[in-house]
Amino acid sequence: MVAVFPPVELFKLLADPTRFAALMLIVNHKELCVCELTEALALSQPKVSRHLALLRTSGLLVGEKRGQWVYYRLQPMLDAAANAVLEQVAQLYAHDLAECEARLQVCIPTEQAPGCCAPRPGAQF
Amino acid sequence: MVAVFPPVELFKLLADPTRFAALMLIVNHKELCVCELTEALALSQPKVSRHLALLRTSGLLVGEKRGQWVYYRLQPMLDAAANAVLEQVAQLYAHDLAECEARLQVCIPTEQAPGCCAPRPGAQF
DNA sequence: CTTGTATATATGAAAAATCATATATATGAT
DNA sequence: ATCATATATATGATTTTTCATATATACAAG
Repeated sequence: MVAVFPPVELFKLLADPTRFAALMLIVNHKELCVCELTEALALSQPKVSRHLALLRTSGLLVGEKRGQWVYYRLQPMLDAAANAVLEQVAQLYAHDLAECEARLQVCIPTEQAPGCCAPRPGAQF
Repeated sequence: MVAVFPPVELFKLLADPTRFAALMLIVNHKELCVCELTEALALSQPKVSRHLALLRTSGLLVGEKRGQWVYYRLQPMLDAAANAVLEQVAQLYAHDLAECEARLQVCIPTEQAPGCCAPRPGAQF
């Protein structure tokens, strides 16, 4: 019941700046929707969507549709070795993601403010 | 005085089976010559040489010529994060390298027998 | 309810860039 | 000359990116 991820395949997925950053953000935040990732990475929506689709079809991420949004998180059955690598990498390179995290903060919904992706009744922007 | 290796560049280098195996063997054995790696990986010499050249020009390995042979080892100034990743990966995936390690054992010089790459006066094989 | 509009995400197609491999050849040491 | 290693060239394969569009959902007005 474990999704064993061959190391070279894992590194191929980590070997692109978009996928690396998206993965690190997801490891740190458990789950994020496409719209939050697009904001955090400051990249075009199709670009982010394509890389997420690759991570999903490779079996590293799973996507779950909830209402308008698709939330991506790590494959829950991921093997221990792959998990350990992702955890360590996220810790070692946390400071590389400061800008993305800052953009993400503006975007994540809180008690005070709805996130950039939240339903905004009647909003034009 | 530290060679900082951007994570995505490190993963690009790890994202190929030849380079992954060569790197793991070098991490485990401190240094190996091209001829030992060619034996251990059971691949053509130009293929191994080309990948080692890439690892060297990327700054992850250094090569030192000693007599007829070129020995490759990790860049001694490599930053702590890259070192930690390589160490952890080598441990987590050690069992994937069993076959390569077995071929390498036949090849490494000992007190009893010269390695496959050792100078063999007058030998034809 | 229906219609119109906006939003979130995905995808087909085409172009551009990158990567891996094989073959052949070159260099330099013994 | 022989051995160990490196490199050049050509080629095929894979990847990445962009653009335009498609699908599906949500919401508000009538």
